[in-house]
Amino acid sequence: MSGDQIDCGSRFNDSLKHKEKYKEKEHKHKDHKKDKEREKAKHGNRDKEKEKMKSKDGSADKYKDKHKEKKTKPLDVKVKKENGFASPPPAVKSEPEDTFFHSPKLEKSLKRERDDDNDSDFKAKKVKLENDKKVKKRKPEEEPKKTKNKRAVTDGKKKVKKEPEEKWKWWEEERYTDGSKWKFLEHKGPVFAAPYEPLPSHVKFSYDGKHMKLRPEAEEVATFFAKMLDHEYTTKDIFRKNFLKDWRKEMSAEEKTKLTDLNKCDFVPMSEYFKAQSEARKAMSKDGKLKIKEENERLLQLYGFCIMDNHRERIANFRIEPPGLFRGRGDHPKMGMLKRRIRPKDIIVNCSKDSKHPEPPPGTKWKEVRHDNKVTWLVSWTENIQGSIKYIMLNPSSRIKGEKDWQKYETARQLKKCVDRIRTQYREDWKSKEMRIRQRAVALYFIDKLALRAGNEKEEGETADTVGCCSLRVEHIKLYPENDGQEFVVEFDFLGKDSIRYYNKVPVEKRVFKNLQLFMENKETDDDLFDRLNTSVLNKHLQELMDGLTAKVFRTYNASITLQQQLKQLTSAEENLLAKILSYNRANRAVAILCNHQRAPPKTFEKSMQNLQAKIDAKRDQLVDAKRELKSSKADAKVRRDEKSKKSVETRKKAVERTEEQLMKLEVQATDREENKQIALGTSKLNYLDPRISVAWCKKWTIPVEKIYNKTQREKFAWAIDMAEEDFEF
DNA sequence: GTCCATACTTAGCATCCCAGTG
DNA sequence: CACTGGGATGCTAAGTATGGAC
Repeated sequence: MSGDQIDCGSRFNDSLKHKEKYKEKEHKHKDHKKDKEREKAKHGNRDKEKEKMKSKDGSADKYKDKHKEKKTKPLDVKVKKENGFASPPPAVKSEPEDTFFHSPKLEKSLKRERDDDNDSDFKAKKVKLENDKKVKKRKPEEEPKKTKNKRAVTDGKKKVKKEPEEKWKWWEEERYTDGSKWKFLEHKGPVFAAPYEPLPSHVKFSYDGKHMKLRPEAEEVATFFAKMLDHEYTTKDIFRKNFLKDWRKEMSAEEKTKLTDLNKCDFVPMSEYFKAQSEARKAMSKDGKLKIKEENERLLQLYGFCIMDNHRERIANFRIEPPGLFRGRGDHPKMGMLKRRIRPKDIIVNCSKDSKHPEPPPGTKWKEVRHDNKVTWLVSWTENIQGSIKYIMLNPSSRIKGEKDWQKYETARQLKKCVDRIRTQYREDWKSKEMRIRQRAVALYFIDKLALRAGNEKEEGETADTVGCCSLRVEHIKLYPENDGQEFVVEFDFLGKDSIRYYNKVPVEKRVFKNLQLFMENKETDDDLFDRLNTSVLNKHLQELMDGLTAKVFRTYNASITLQQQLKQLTSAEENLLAKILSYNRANRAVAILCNHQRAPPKTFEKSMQNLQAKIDAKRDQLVDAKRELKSSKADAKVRRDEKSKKSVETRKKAVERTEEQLMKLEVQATDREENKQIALGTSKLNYLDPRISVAWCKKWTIPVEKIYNKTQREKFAWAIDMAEEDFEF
């Protein structure tokens, strides 16, 4: 069962190819809410009858059996045969369940034991949530410092120098259990975007062939457009329309009357000017570059850190987003709109009362200063495109993010313990008398098996038309009673998060198939597939099945368990370091495929692949030469039988070995890169894979963790690197 | 249940930067 | 030593989830 997610279909290879075509397809659906209502009314009585019919068709096929024959298609295709590293692709053969699902004393390896949770950290969270009143103190020695801000600050500053050597192991300390996120918080506030600098007078803008001097407000917005001139989207109707509308808002009455047609605007001189500027920046002297670097470092030291509970912690995004033109992902109805400049009076500052409050720039005021220690953000503002709130928060290496991340994986491990029960349950629910329960059960099956996202409803016309599981519409799936020799095949084709296409053909169990047919009956293509379901209903149900369980936990769980399983299967002891790392990447890749983490093939892909191939060819030739030389040396040595020729044999043998190794290295590199062409590994590595699995794997095979995690990643996963031992089991 | 606000995680792409190469 | 490919980092959009008002 552990590997079933791997199997999910033939999604990848054709997926991106169709991206463009797919975009053209119109999603004309509208009025979903109404549709949902309508559906309900329509099917109200029918459900019960249906149930009778359906309840006969079931067979008692075991979930487990179902998944025995699975293997990864996408990787199959891509594995290179010529090089010596065609270790089998991550074909998933079924393993005895036991290997995975009973976990022998998993927790024992954790060094620290937070008093309150011997069992798991998941429970720790529970405690936190339930006993809101019982304030647990963090480490006692911290307490006094927290209260006096002066001291906290000085302490913090001392830490600046100290901390690099002795890293704070927050994971060895207790956590808050009272729902507060911190006791003391001090920071310097955000860094605002540089003010607009009007263009030099020689850079002309013209309208309808005539020069025209814009006042700075309008000119600034024009420069935003000019800077994007090379992008395809400046040619899109919606983009242009939105842009012009917002641009005109910044114009004087006079400008407004004149400038009515975007097609008559000439942004080219502006665009050229900015290109020249960026060239100039690139060509700058070393000194100049160093100056800039130093200034950046100064800003980072000043604004890039805060003091939270006695520790100096890195802030993730201390710079306020500069104004510009909004470009959403995919077919976004708001593309081209003006993203306003954020001013101090838009800013809410959050810090502790007893801290030194950040100062707004001279002559300005913050919108508000509050002291809310139930949240983790330092600064917030409301963005003008969607009206959503943006935050400045801490870096992933910080305690506050790290604890949460750790807890996320503990929840996923919790799911591991009861996933069998939950699977049995939803399979049972496929037969339910109630439509809403059947829908819930089928949706959950998709979320589990295919690692789909939950699929919250979205406001129509505000964002690109994308969906997740609960928001799938009839038009997003096709049912094939029989397809390519397989029975009950479901074809998924929809745009998910970031308008990334999800395309997959999956055989499902008969009952699921029949249910889908039922759900689709008498519906229009733009009706919701699961009209009786939404994410909050689903999550409420999940919450009852397991504490802390939500739809996304399945993604985390399935991703991590897949990595662990794949690593076990793909890593072979005899292989060298490089090959092991390739195996790791392949395991990682299996997860990325499961989670549909795609990327556009790098622009330079073909070229760089060619270069690499050329290198490989050259190395092959070199190897041939080296071997020939070795041979002749050997022959020579046989005849001469003296020390000198023996030595020469040795040297040449070494040369051959060295060359062989270099060749292998190149070939591995080529394989890895080819397989990675349109797959992004970073997202799963950073967000879905319990780092302790990777750390344990590194320890087991004595692979330096640096080969797997770069510096930033090591900082983020410091807790895992510190605590996971070789025998860690997810 | 629905709607809305809020907070926080997850996501891909653009740009930066630096190590390795010729 | 200059160049450059590609990984690291920055950026910010787009998700998930929850809780409270009605």
